[in-house]
Amino acid sequence: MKAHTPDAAHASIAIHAVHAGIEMNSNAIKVACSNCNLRELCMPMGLSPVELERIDDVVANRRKVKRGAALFRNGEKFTSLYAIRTGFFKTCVASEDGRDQVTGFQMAGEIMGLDGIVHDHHSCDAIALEDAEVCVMPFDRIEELSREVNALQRHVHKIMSREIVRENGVMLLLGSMRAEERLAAFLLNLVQRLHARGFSQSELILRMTREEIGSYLGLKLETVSRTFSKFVEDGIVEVKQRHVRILDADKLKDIVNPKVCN
Amino acid sequence: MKAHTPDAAHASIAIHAVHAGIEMNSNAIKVACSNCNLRELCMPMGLSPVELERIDDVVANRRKVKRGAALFRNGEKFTSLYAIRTGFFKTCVASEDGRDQVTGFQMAGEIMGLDGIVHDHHSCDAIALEDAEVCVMPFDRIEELSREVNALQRHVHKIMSREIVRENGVMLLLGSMRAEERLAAFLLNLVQRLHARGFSQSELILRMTREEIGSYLGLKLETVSRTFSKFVEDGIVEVKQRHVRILDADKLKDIVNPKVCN
DNA sequence: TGGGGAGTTTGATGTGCATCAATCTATTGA
DNA sequence: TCAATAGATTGATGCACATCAAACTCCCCA
Repeated sequence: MKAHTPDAAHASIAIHAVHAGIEMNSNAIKVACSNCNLRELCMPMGLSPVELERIDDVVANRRKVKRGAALFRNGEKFTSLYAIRTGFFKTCVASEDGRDQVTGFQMAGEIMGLDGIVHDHHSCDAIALEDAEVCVMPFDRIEELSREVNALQRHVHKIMSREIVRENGVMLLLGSMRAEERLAAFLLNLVQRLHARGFSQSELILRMTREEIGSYLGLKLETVSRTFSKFVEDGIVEVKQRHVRILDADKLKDIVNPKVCN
Repeated sequence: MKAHTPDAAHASIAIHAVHAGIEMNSNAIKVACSNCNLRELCMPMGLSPVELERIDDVVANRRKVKRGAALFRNGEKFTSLYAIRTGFFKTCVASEDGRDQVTGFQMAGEIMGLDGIVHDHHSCDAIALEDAEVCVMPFDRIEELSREVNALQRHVHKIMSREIVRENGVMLLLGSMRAEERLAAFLLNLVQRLHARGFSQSELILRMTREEIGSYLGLKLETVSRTFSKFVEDGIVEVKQRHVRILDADKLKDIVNPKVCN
Protein backbone atom coordinates (compact mmCIF):
# COMPACT_ATOMS: atom_id res chain seq x y z
CA MET A 1 0.00 0.00 0.00
CA LYS A 2 1.18 3.47 -0.76
CA ALA A 3 1.75 5.89 2.09
CA HIS A 4 -0.91 8.52 2.61
CA THR A 5 -3.38 6.62 0.56
CA PRO A 6 -6.37 5.49 2.55
CA ASP A 7 -6.57 1.86 3.49
CA ALA A 8 -9.69 -0.22 3.06
CA ALA A 9 -11.30 0.59 6.36
CA HIS A 10 -11.30 4.33 5.87
CA ALA A 11 -11.03 4.82 2.15
CA SER A 12 -14.27 6.59 1.42
CA ILE A 13 -14.00 9.22 4.10
CA ALA A 14 -10.60 10.49 3.24
CA ILE A 15 -10.75 10.39 -0.53
CA HIS A 16 -14.08 12.05 -0.71
CA ALA A 17 -13.18 14.66 1.84
CA VAL A 18 -10.33 15.86 -0.29
CA HIS A 19 -12.26 15.83 -3.55
CA ALA A 20 -15.31 17.49 -2.09
CA GLY A 21 -13.12 20.21 -0.66
CA ILE A 22 -11.54 21.12 -3.93
CA GLU A 23 -14.71 21.06 -5.94
CA MET A 24 -16.86 22.90 -3.46
CA ASN A 25 -14.40 25.69 -3.18
CA SER A 26 -14.30 26.38 -6.87
CA ASN A 27 -18.05 26.24 -7.26
CA ALA A 28 -19.37 27.98 -4.16
CA ILE A 29 -18.16 30.69 -1.85
CA LYS A 30 -20.68 29.91 0.84
CA VAL A 31 -19.73 26.58 2.32
CA ALA A 32 -21.44 24.32 4.77
CA CYS A 33 -20.09 22.29 7.65
CA SER A 34 -23.28 20.28 7.66
CA ASN A 35 -22.21 18.32 4.62
CA CYS A 36 -18.47 18.46 5.10
CA ASN A 37 -16.78 15.11 5.29
CA LEU A 38 -14.36 16.33 7.93
CA ARG A 39 -17.19 17.36 10.21
CA GLU A 40 -16.61 14.51 12.60
CA LEU A 41 -13.08 15.71 13.12
CA CYS A 42 -13.66 19.39 13.81
CA MET A 43 -17.32 19.74 14.78
CA PRO A 44 -19.26 18.38 17.75
CA MET A 45 -21.21 15.16 17.28
CA GLY A 46 -24.86 14.48 17.95
CA LEU A 47 -26.28 17.79 16.82
CA SER A 48 -29.91 18.18 15.89
CA PRO A 49 -30.63 19.16 12.27
CA VAL A 50 -31.53 22.66 13.42
CA GLU A 51 -28.31 23.07 15.36
CA LEU A 52 -26.35 21.63 12.49
CA GLU A 53 -27.69 24.27 10.17
CA ARG A 54 -26.81 27.05 12.57
CA ILE A 55 -23.31 25.74 12.92
CA ASP A 56 -22.78 26.33 9.23
CA ASP A 57 -22.53 29.99 10.09
CA VAL A 58 -19.30 29.66 12.00
CA VAL A 59 -17.35 29.23 8.78
CA ALA A 60 -17.12 32.59 7.09
CA ASN A 61 -15.13 31.41 4.11
CA ARG A 62 -12.19 29.33 3.04
CA ARG A 63 -8.65 30.32 2.45
CA LYS A 64 -5.88 28.70 0.48
CA VAL A 65 -2.34 28.81 1.75
CA LYS A 66 0.60 27.99 -0.50
CA ARG A 67 3.36 25.73 0.69
CA GLY A 68 5.82 27.82 2.70
CA ALA A 69 3.35 30.66 3.24
CA ALA A 70 1.98 31.75 6.62
CA LEU A 71 -1.64 31.37 7.64
CA PHE A 72 -0.89 33.84 10.41
CA ARG A 73 2.21 35.20 12.08
CA ASN A 74 3.36 36.17 15.54
CA GLY A 75 2.10 39.65 16.33
CA GLU A 76 -0.77 39.70 13.85
CA LYS A 77 -4.22 40.62 15.06
CA PHE A 78 -6.30 37.64 16.10
CA THR A 79 -9.72 37.37 14.51
CA SER A 80 -10.42 33.76 13.70
CA LEU A 81 -9.76 30.15 14.38
CA TYR A 82 -8.90 27.96 11.44
CA ALA A 83 -9.93 24.39 10.68
CA ILE A 84 -7.63 22.60 8.28
CA ARG A 85 -9.44 21.10 5.31
CA THR A 86 -6.43 19.91 3.37
CA GLY A 87 -2.71 20.23 3.76
CA PHE A 88 -0.27 20.19 6.60
CA PHE A 89 1.01 22.95 8.89
CA LYS A 90 3.63 23.63 11.49
CA THR A 91 3.32 26.19 14.27
CA CYS A 92 6.40 27.78 15.75
CA VAL A 93 7.37 30.32 18.36
CA ALA A 94 10.55 32.40 18.39
CA SER A 95 12.50 33.92 21.25
CA GLU A 96 13.68 37.51 21.03
CA ASP A 97 17.16 36.50 20.02
CA GLY A 98 15.86 34.53 17.08
CA ARG A 99 15.79 31.00 18.38
CA ASP A 100 13.00 29.04 16.82
CA GLN A 101 10.91 26.22 18.24
CA VAL A 102 8.34 24.18 16.33
CA THR A 103 5.46 23.71 18.77
CA GLY A 104 3.34 21.37 16.69
CA PHE A 105 2.39 19.86 13.36
CA GLN A 106 -1.26 20.08 12.31
CA MET A 107 -3.25 18.09 9.78
CA ALA A 108 -6.76 17.92 8.33
CA GLY A 109 -9.54 18.44 10.84
CA GLU A 110 -7.34 20.13 13.43
CA ILE A 111 -7.87 23.64 14.73
CA MET A 112 -5.28 26.41 14.73
CA GLY A 113 -5.18 29.90 16.18
CA LEU A 114 -6.06 29.26 19.83
CA ASP A 115 -2.87 31.04 20.89
CA GLY A 116 -4.32 34.36 19.72
CA ILE A 117 -7.28 34.54 22.09
CA VAL A 118 -5.47 35.77 25.23
CA HIS A 119 -3.87 38.87 23.85
CA ASP A 120 -5.99 39.43 20.78
CA HIS A 121 -2.83 38.89 18.79
CA HIS A 122 -1.16 35.72 17.64
CA SER A 123 1.92 34.62 19.51
CA CYS A 124 3.19 32.07 17.02
CA ASP A 125 3.53 31.49 13.28
CA ALA A 126 1.45 28.98 11.37
CA ILE A 127 3.25 27.89 8.20
CA ALA A 128 1.89 25.57 5.53
CA LEU A 129 4.22 22.65 4.81
CA GLU A 130 2.25 21.83 1.68
CA ASP A 131 -0.43 23.64 -0.29
CA ALA A 132 -3.37 23.83 2.07
CA GLU A 133 -6.90 25.01 2.51
CA VAL A 134 -8.52 26.10 5.76
CA CYS A 135 -11.98 27.09 6.95
CA VAL A 136 -11.95 30.56 8.48
CA MET A 137 -14.08 30.76 11.63
CA PRO A 138 -14.34 34.29 13.06
CA PHE A 139 -13.97 33.93 16.79
CA ASP A 140 -16.69 36.38 17.79
CA ARG A 141 -19.08 34.33 15.71
CA ILE A 142 -17.94 31.17 17.48
CA GLU A 143 -18.50 32.78 20.85
CA GLU A 144 -21.91 34.04 19.83
CA LEU A 145 -23.08 30.68 18.59
CA SER A 146 -21.61 28.72 21.43
CA ARG A 147 -23.77 30.72 23.82
CA GLU A 148 -26.78 29.23 22.12
CA VAL A 149 -25.63 25.78 21.08
CA ASN A 150 -24.42 23.97 24.17
CA ALA A 151 -22.73 21.25 22.20
CA LEU A 152 -20.63 23.84 20.40
CA GLN A 153 -19.66 25.51 23.66
CA ARG A 154 -18.55 22.23 25.12
CA HIS A 155 -16.74 21.41 21.89
CA VAL A 156 -14.72 24.62 21.93
CA HIS A 157 -13.71 23.98 25.53
CA LYS A 158 -12.65 20.46 24.68
CA ILE A 159 -10.54 21.59 21.76
CA MET A 160 -8.65 24.03 23.95
CA SER A 161 -8.26 21.50 26.75
CA ARG A 162 -7.01 18.92 24.26
CA GLU A 163 -4.32 21.32 23.14
CA ILE A 164 -3.27 21.89 26.75
CA VAL A 165 -3.03 18.15 27.34
CA ARG A 166 -1.12 17.65 24.11
CA GLU A 167 1.42 20.25 25.14
CA ASN A 168 1.75 18.57 28.54
CA GLY A 169 2.77 15.47 26.64
CA VAL A 170 5.32 17.36 24.61
CA MET A 171 6.79 18.81 27.80
CA LEU A 172 7.17 15.28 29.15
CA LEU A 173 8.90 14.30 25.93
CA LEU A 174 11.23 17.30 25.88
CA GLY A 175 11.96 17.17 29.58
CA SER A 176 12.63 13.53 30.17
CA MET A 177 13.14 11.46 27.01
CA ARG A 178 16.26 10.61 25.06
CA ALA A 179 16.62 10.99 21.32
CA GLU A 180 15.39 7.51 20.33
CA GLU A 181 12.40 7.78 22.63
CA ARG A 182 11.48 11.17 21.24
CA LEU A 183 11.62 10.08 17.63
CA ALA A 184 9.71 6.88 18.35
CA ALA A 185 6.99 8.82 20.16
CA PHE A 186 6.86 11.29 17.29
CA LEU A 187 6.42 8.61 14.64
CA LEU A 188 3.78 6.75 16.61
CA ASN A 189 1.84 9.94 17.20
CA LEU A 190 1.96 10.95 13.55
CA VAL A 191 0.91 7.57 12.21
CA GLN A 192 -1.88 7.29 14.76
CA ARG A 193 -3.34 10.62 13.72
CA LEU A 194 -3.01 9.76 10.05
CA HIS A 195 -4.69 6.42 10.63
CA ALA A 196 -7.63 8.20 12.26
CA ARG A 197 -7.97 10.04 8.95
CA GLY A 198 -8.06 6.91 6.87
CA PHE A 199 -4.40 6.54 6.02
CA SER A 200 -2.11 3.62 6.55
CA GLN A 201 -1.10 2.50 10.03
CA SER A 202 2.36 1.60 8.89
CA GLU A 203 3.34 3.99 6.17
CA LEU A 204 3.63 7.74 6.04
CA ILE A 205 5.19 10.61 4.19
CA LEU A 206 6.88 13.22 6.31
CA ARG A 207 5.79 16.67 5.26
CA MET A 208 8.55 18.35 7.26
CA THR A 209 12.34 18.45 7.05
CA ARG A 210 14.72 16.75 9.48
CA GLU A 211 15.45 20.17 10.87
CA GLU A 212 11.79 20.83 11.62
CA ILE A 213 11.44 17.43 13.27
CA GLY A 214 14.53 18.24 15.28
CA SER A 215 13.20 21.59 16.36
CA TYR A 216 9.96 20.00 17.51
CA LEU A 217 11.81 17.26 19.40
CA GLY A 218 14.53 19.44 20.85
CA LEU A 219 17.23 17.75 18.76
CA LYS A 220 19.60 18.77 15.98
CA LEU A 221 18.85 17.60 12.46
CA GLU A 222 21.92 15.36 12.44
CA THR A 223 20.68 13.57 15.52
CA VAL A 224 17.30 13.03 13.91
CA SER A 225 18.97 11.61 10.83
CA ARG A 226 21.25 9.33 12.85
CA THR A 227 18.35 8.10 14.91
CA PHE A 228 16.40 7.25 11.77
CA SER A 229 19.43 5.33 10.52
CA LYS A 230 19.63 3.48 13.83
CA PHE A 231 15.98 2.47 13.54
CA VAL A 232 16.64 1.23 10.01
CA GLU A 233 19.64 -0.84 11.16
CA ASP A 234 17.49 -2.37 13.89
CA GLY A 235 14.82 -3.30 11.36
CA ILE A 236 12.20 -1.13 13.02
CA VAL A 237 11.47 1.12 10.06
CA GLU A 238 12.29 1.61 6.39
CA VAL A 239 13.23 5.15 5.43
CA LYS A 240 13.61 6.54 1.93
CA GLN A 241 13.93 10.28 2.25
CA ARG A 242 10.57 11.35 3.55
CA HIS A 243 8.86 8.02 3.01
CA VAL A 244 8.71 6.02 6.20
CA ARG A 245 7.38 2.51 6.61
CA ILE A 246 6.97 1.19 10.12
CA LEU A 247 7.98 -2.47 10.23
CA ASP A 248 7.70 -3.06 13.95
CA ALA A 249 5.35 -0.75 15.79
CA ASP A 250 5.67 -2.80 18.98
CA LYS A 251 9.38 -2.15 19.12
CA LEU A 252 8.71 1.56 18.72
CA LYS A 253 6.30 1.39 21.64
CA ASP A 254 8.89 -0.43 23.71
CA ILE A 255 11.36 2.33 22.99
CA VAL A 256 8.93 4.99 24.19
CA ASN A 257 7.96 3.05 27.31
CA PRO A 258 10.93 0.94 28.27
CA LYS A 259 9.83 -2.15 30.18
CA VAL A 260 11.26 -2.17 33.68
CA CYS A 261 11.66 -5.83 34.55
CA ASN A 262 13.00 -7.35 31.32
CA MET B 1 12.85 43.84 52.56
CA LYS B 2 11.85 40.32 53.33
CA ALA B 3 11.05 37.92 50.56
CA HIS B 4 7.39 37.22 49.98
CA THR B 5 6.36 40.25 51.94
CA PRO B 6 4.58 42.83 49.85
CA ASP B 7 6.50 45.92 48.86
CA ALA B 8 5.09 49.42 49.17
CA ALA B 9 3.37 49.56 45.82
CA HIS B 10 1.27 46.47 46.34
CA ALA B 11 1.16 46.01 50.07
CA SER B 12 -2.52 46.39 50.73
CA ILE B 13 -3.74 43.99 48.11
CA ALA B 14 -1.66 41.03 49.06
CA ILE B 15 -1.76 41.29 52.84
CA HIS B 16 -5.46 41.80 52.96
CA ALA B 17 -6.15 39.09 50.46
CA VAL B 18 -4.51 36.52 52.64
CA HIS B 19 -6.10 37.69 55.86
CA ALA B 20 -9.54 38.02 54.37
CA GLY B 21 -9.25 34.52 52.98
CA ILE B 22 -8.52 32.91 56.28
CA GLU B 23 -11.14 34.76 58.23
CA MET B 24 -13.92 34.43 55.72
CA ASN B 25 -13.46 30.74 55.49
CA SER B 26 -13.81 30.14 59.19
CA ASN B 27 -16.84 32.37 59.51
CA ALA B 28 -18.90 31.63 56.42
CA ILE B 29 -19.41 28.67 54.13
CA LYS B 30 -20.97 30.69 51.38
CA VAL B 31 -18.30 32.86 49.84
CA ALA B 32 -18.43 35.64 47.32
CA CYS B 33 -16.12 36.53 44.46
CA SER B 34 -17.64 39.99 44.42
CA ASN B 35 -15.70 41.03 47.49
CA CYS B 36 -12.68 38.79 47.08
CA ASN B 37 -9.40 40.61 46.95
CA LEU B 38 -8.04 38.22 44.37
CA ARG B 39 -10.90 38.93 42.02
CA GLU B 40 -8.78 40.96 39.66
CA LEU B 41 -6.50 37.96 39.19
CA CYS B 42 -9.04 35.25 38.49
CA MET B 43 -12.24 37.00 37.41
CA PRO B 44 -13.05 39.19 34.43
CA MET B 45 -12.86 42.95 34.86
CA GLY B 46 -15.47 45.56 34.14
CA LEU B 47 -18.55 43.65 35.17
CA SER B 48 -21.79 45.37 36.03
CA PRO B 49 -22.99 45.00 39.62
CA VAL B 50 -25.69 42.61 38.46
CA GLU B 51 -23.21 40.43 36.59
CA LEU B 52 -20.84 40.54 39.51
CA GLU B 53 -23.47 39.12 41.78
CA ARG B 54 -24.28 36.32 39.39
CA ILE B 55 -20.63 35.42 39.12
CA ASP B 56 -20.58 34.68 42.83
CA ASP B 57 -22.44 31.50 41.96
CA VAL B 58 -19.52 29.94 40.10
CA VAL B 59 -17.75 29.23 43.36
CA ALA B 60 -19.48 26.32 45.05
CA ASN B 61 -17.23 26.21 48.09
CA ARG B 62 -13.66 26.28 49.24
CA ARG B 63 -11.29 23.50 49.90
CA LYS B 64 -8.13 23.30 51.94
CA VAL B 65 -5.23 21.21 50.75
CA LYS B 66 -2.40 20.26 53.07
CA ARG B 67 1.17 20.55 51.93
CA GLY B 68 2.07 17.41 50.00
CA ALA B 69 -1.56 16.44 49.37
CA ALA B 70 -3.23 16.29 45.97
CA LEU B 71 -5.98 18.63 44.86
CA PHE B 72 -6.68 16.13 42.10
CA ARG B 73 -4.87 13.25 40.49
CA ASN B 74 -4.39 11.79 37.04
CA GLY B 75 -7.37 9.61 36.21
CA GLU B 76 -9.82 11.20 38.62
CA LYS B 77 -13.17 12.37 37.33
CA PHE B 78 -13.18 16.00 36.26
CA THR B 79 -15.90 18.15 37.76
CA SER B 80 -14.46 21.54 38.60
CA LEU B 81 -11.87 24.15 37.93
CA TYR B 82 -9.98 25.50 40.93
CA ALA B 83 -8.84 29.04 41.67
CA ILE B 84 -5.99 29.25 44.14
CA ARG B 85 -6.70 31.55 47.07
CA THR B 86 -3.60 30.84 49.07
CA GLY B 87 -0.68 28.49 48.76
CA PHE B 88 1.43 27.13 45.97
CA PHE B 89 0.98 24.10 43.71
CA LYS B 90 2.81 22.04 41.16
CA THR B 91 1.17 20.08 38.36
CA CYS B 92 2.86 17.02 36.93
CA VAL B 93 2.29 14.34 34.33
CA ALA B 94 3.74 10.85 34.35
CA SER B 95 4.55 8.48 31.53
CA GLU B 96 3.49 4.84 31.76
CA ASP B 97 6.92 3.71 32.84
CA GLY B 98 6.89 6.11 35.77
CA ARG B 99 8.85 9.05 34.51
CA ASP B 100 7.60 12.24 35.99
CA GLN B 101 7.50 15.74 34.56
CA VAL B 102 6.49 18.88 36.42
CA THR B 103 4.42 20.88 33.92
CA GLY B 104 3.94 24.02 35.97
CA PHE B 105 3.92 25.84 39.28
CA GLN B 106 0.77 27.71 40.25
CA MET B 107 0.20 30.49 42.75
CA ALA B 108 -2.65 32.64 44.13
CA GLY B 109 -5.17 33.74 41.53
CA GLU B 110 -4.25 31.08 38.99
CA ILE B 111 -6.63 28.46 37.66
CA MET B 112 -6.06 24.71 37.71
CA GLY B 113 -7.90 21.76 36.25
CA LEU B 114 -8.19 22.75 32.58
CA ASP B 115 -6.54 19.49 31.58
CA GLY B 116 -9.63 17.57 32.70
CA ILE B 117 -12.12 19.05 30.26
CA VAL B 118 -11.26 17.00 27.17
CA HIS B 119 -11.72 13.54 28.54
CA ASP B 120 -13.84 14.29 31.58
CA HIS B 121 -10.94 12.98 33.65
CA HIS B 122 -7.82 14.67 34.84
CA SER B 123 -4.61 13.85 33.05
CA CYS B 124 -2.18 15.26 35.59
CA ASP B 125 -1.65 15.57 39.33
CA ALA B 126 -1.99 18.84 41.21
CA ILE B 127 0.03 18.75 44.43
CA ALA B 128 0.15 21.47 47.09
CA LEU B 129 3.70 22.58 47.86
CA GLU B 130 2.48 24.40 50.95
CA ASP B 131 -0.80 24.42 52.85
CA ALA B 132 -3.28 25.90 50.43
CA GLU B 133 -6.86 26.88 49.89
CA VAL B 134 -8.75 26.86 46.60
CA CYS B 135 -12.13 27.98 45.34
CA VAL B 136 -14.03 25.08 43.80
CA MET B 137 -15.84 26.09 40.61
CA PRO B 138 -18.02 23.31 39.15
CA PHE B 139 -17.43 23.37 35.42
CA ASP B 140 -21.03 22.88 34.36
CA ARG B 141 -21.91 25.93 36.38
CA ILE B 142 -19.14 27.88 34.67
CA GLU B 143 -20.44 26.82 31.28
CA GLU B 144 -24.00 27.71 32.20
CA LEU B 145 -23.10 31.15 33.45
CA SER B 146 -20.71 31.92 30.66
CA ARG B 147 -23.58 31.47 28.21
CA GLU B 148 -25.26 34.40 29.85
CA VAL B 149 -22.40 36.62 30.93
CA ASN B 150 -20.32 37.40 27.87
CA ALA B 151 -17.43 38.71 29.90
CA LEU B 152 -17.19 35.42 31.73
CA GLN B 153 -17.27 33.47 28.49
CA ARG B 154 -14.47 35.53 27.08
CA HIS B 155 -12.58 35.23 30.33
CA VAL B 156 -12.71 31.43 30.31
CA HIS B 157 -11.46 31.39 26.75
CA LYS B 158 -8.61 33.70 27.64
CA ILE B 159 -7.56 31.60 30.60
CA MET B 160 -7.32 28.52 28.42
CA SER B 161 -5.53 30.37 25.67
CA ARG B 162 -3.09 31.82 28.20
CA GLU B 163 -2.25 28.33 29.36
CA ILE B 164 -1.62 27.23 25.77
CA VAL B 165 0.70 30.19 25.20
CA ARG B 166 2.49 29.56 28.48
CA GLU B 167 3.15 25.98 27.48
CA ASN B 168 4.44 27.15 24.11
CA GLY B 169 6.99 29.16 26.05
CA VAL B 170 8.00 26.16 28.12
CA MET B 171 8.45 24.14 24.94
CA LEU B 172 10.79 26.82 23.64
CA LEU B 173 12.70 26.67 26.89
CA LEU B 174 12.94 22.88 26.96
CA GLY B 175 13.68 22.55 23.28
CA SER B 176 16.31 25.19 22.73
CA MET B 177 17.83 26.62 25.91
CA ARG B 178 20.84 25.61 27.93
CA ALA B 179 20.85 25.10 31.69
CA GLU B 180 21.77 28.67 32.66
CA GLU B 181 19.20 30.12 30.31
CA ARG B 182 16.51 27.83 31.66
CA LEU B 183 17.15 28.68 35.27
CA ALA B 184 17.39 32.40 34.53
CA ALA B 185 14.09 32.31 32.65
CA PHE B 186 12.54 30.37 35.49
CA LEU B 187 13.62 32.86 38.15
CA LEU B 188 12.53 35.86 36.12
CA ASN B 189 9.15 34.31 35.47
CA LEU B 190 8.59 33.46 39.13
CA VAL B 191 9.60 36.84 40.44
CA GLN B 192 7.53 38.62 37.85
CA ARG B 193 4.42 36.70 38.85
CA LEU B 194 5.09 37.27 42.52
CA HIS B 195 5.59 40.96 41.91
CA ALA B 196 2.20 41.13 40.21
CA ARG B 197 0.82 39.83 43.49
CA GLY B 198 2.46 42.49 45.59
CA PHE B 199 5.68 40.75 46.52
CA SER B 200 9.22 41.88 46.05
CA GLN B 201 10.77 42.20 42.61
CA SER B 202 14.10 41.00 43.82
CA GLU B 203 13.51 38.50 46.57
CA LEU B 204 11.64 35.24 46.69
CA ILE B 205 11.28 31.99 48.56
CA LEU B 206 11.25 28.88 46.46
CA ARG B 207 8.38 26.63 47.46
CA MET B 208 9.75 23.67 45.51
CA THR B 209 12.82 21.46 45.79
CA ARG B 210 15.78 21.52 43.43
CA GLU B 211 14.50 18.25 42.05
CA GLU B 212 11.11 19.77 41.21
CA ILE B 213 12.77 22.76 39.58
CA GLY B 214 14.93 20.33 37.64
CA SER B 215 11.95 18.30 36.51
CA TYR B 216 10.20 21.43 35.29
CA LEU B 217 13.31 22.65 33.47
CA GLY B 218 14.36 19.28 32.06
CA LEU B 219 17.50 19.18 34.20
CA LYS B 220 18.83 17.02 37.04
CA LEU B 221 18.79 18.45 40.53
CA GLU B 222 22.59 18.56 40.65
CA THR B 223 22.63 20.73 37.55
CA VAL B 224 20.11 23.08 39.09
CA SER B 225 22.24 23.35 42.20
CA ARG B 226 25.44 23.92 40.24
CA THR B 227 23.78 26.57 38.13
CA PHE B 228 22.59 28.39 41.23
CA SER B 229 26.15 28.27 42.53
CA LYS B 230 27.43 29.66 39.25
CA PHE B 231 24.98 32.57 39.47
CA VAL B 232 26.14 33.25 43.01
CA GLU B 233 29.81 33.26 41.94
CA ASP B 234 28.95 35.70 39.18
CA GLY B 235 27.22 38.00 41.65
CA ILE B 236 23.86 37.66 39.92
CA VAL B 237 21.92 36.25 42.87
CA GLU B 238 22.26 35.42 46.53
CA VAL B 239 21.02 31.97 47.50
CA LYS B 240 20.50 30.64 51.01
CA GLN B 241 18.66 27.38 50.65
CA ARG B 242 15.28 28.36 49.28
CA HIS B 243 15.72 32.07 49.82
CA VAL B 244 16.80 33.79 46.63
CA ARG B 245 17.68 37.44 46.20
CA ILE B 246 18.17 38.72 42.71
CA LEU B 247 21.05 41.17 42.63
CA ASP B 248 21.25 41.81 38.91
CA ALA B 249 18.03 41.18 37.00
CA ASP B 250 19.51 42.66 33.82
CA LYS B 251 22.21 40.06 33.77
CA LEU B 252 19.57 37.37 34.14
CA LYS B 253 17.73 38.83 31.18
CA ASP B 254 20.95 38.87 29.17
CA ILE B 255 21.42 35.21 29.94
CA VAL B 256 17.93 34.35 28.67
CA ASN B 257 18.28 36.47 25.57
CA PRO B 258 21.95 36.55 24.65
CA LYS B 259 22.81 39.71 22.76
CA VAL B 260 24.06 38.89 19.28
CA CYS B 261 26.49 41.70 18.48
CA ASN B 262 28.34 42.26 21.78
C1' DT C 1 20.97 17.22 -20.11
C1' DG C 2 23.43 18.93 -16.68
C1' DG C 3 24.33 22.38 -13.06
C1' DG C 4 22.91 24.26 -8.68
C1' DG C 5 20.78 24.24 -4.39
C1' DA C 6 18.14 22.36 -0.66
C1' DG C 7 17.95 18.62 2.13
C1' DT C 8 20.06 14.39 4.01
C1' DT C 9 23.52 11.21 5.55
C1' DT C 10 27.71 9.96 7.77
C1' DG C 11 32.16 10.65 10.18
C1' DA C 12 35.32 12.90 13.60
C1' DT C 13 35.57 15.51 17.55
C1' DG C 14 33.98 18.36 21.45
C1' DT C 15 31.12 19.62 25.38
C1' DG C 16 27.21 20.23 28.46
C1' DC C 17 24.86 17.80 31.32
C1' DA C 18 24.01 13.23 33.64
C1' DT C 19 25.60 9.98 36.71
C1' DC C 20 27.74 8.25 40.76
C1' DA C 21 29.30 9.33 45.18
C1' DA C 22 30.54 11.74 49.33
C1' DT C 23 29.74 15.47 52.41
C1' DC C 24 27.19 19.12 54.33
C1' DT C 25 23.01 21.59 56.09
C1' DA C 26 18.53 22.25 57.63
C1' DT C 27 14.47 20.26 59.72
C1' DT C 28 11.79 17.05 62.48
C1' DG C 29 10.72 14.24 66.20
C1' DA C 30 11.84 11.37 70.21
C1' DT D 1 19.58 17.88 72.89
C1' DC D 2 20.74 14.73 69.66
C1' DA D 3 19.63 11.30 66.25
C1' DA D 4 17.33 10.60 61.97
C1' DT D 5 16.03 12.16 57.62
C1' DA D 6 15.20 15.05 53.57
C1' DG D 7 17.30 18.15 50.81
C1' DA D 8 21.40 20.63 48.93
C1' DT D 9 26.12 21.11 47.56
C1' DT D 10 30.33 19.75 45.40
C1' DG D 11 33.65 16.70 43.02
C1' DA D 12 35.07 13.05 39.61
C1' DT D 13 33.92 10.74 35.61
C1' DG D 14 31.17 9.27 31.56
C1' DC D 15 28.07 9.63 27.85
C1' DA D 16 24.49 11.45 24.73
C1' DC D 17 24.02 14.74 21.82
C1' DA D 18 26.00 19.01 19.56
C1' DT D 19 29.19 20.79 16.45
C1' DC D 20 31.99 20.94 12.46
C1' DA D 21 32.83 19.06 8.08
C1' DA D 22 32.44 16.47 3.87
C1' DA D 23 29.97 13.86 0.61
C1' DC D 24 25.77 12.25 -1.28
C1' DT D 25 20.78 12.40 -3.23
C1' DC D 26 17.03 14.39 -5.11
C1' DC D 27 14.62 17.88 -7.47
C1' DC D 28 14.09 21.93 -10.11
C1' DC D 29 14.87 24.50 -14.00
C1' DA D 30 17.96 26.82 -17.23
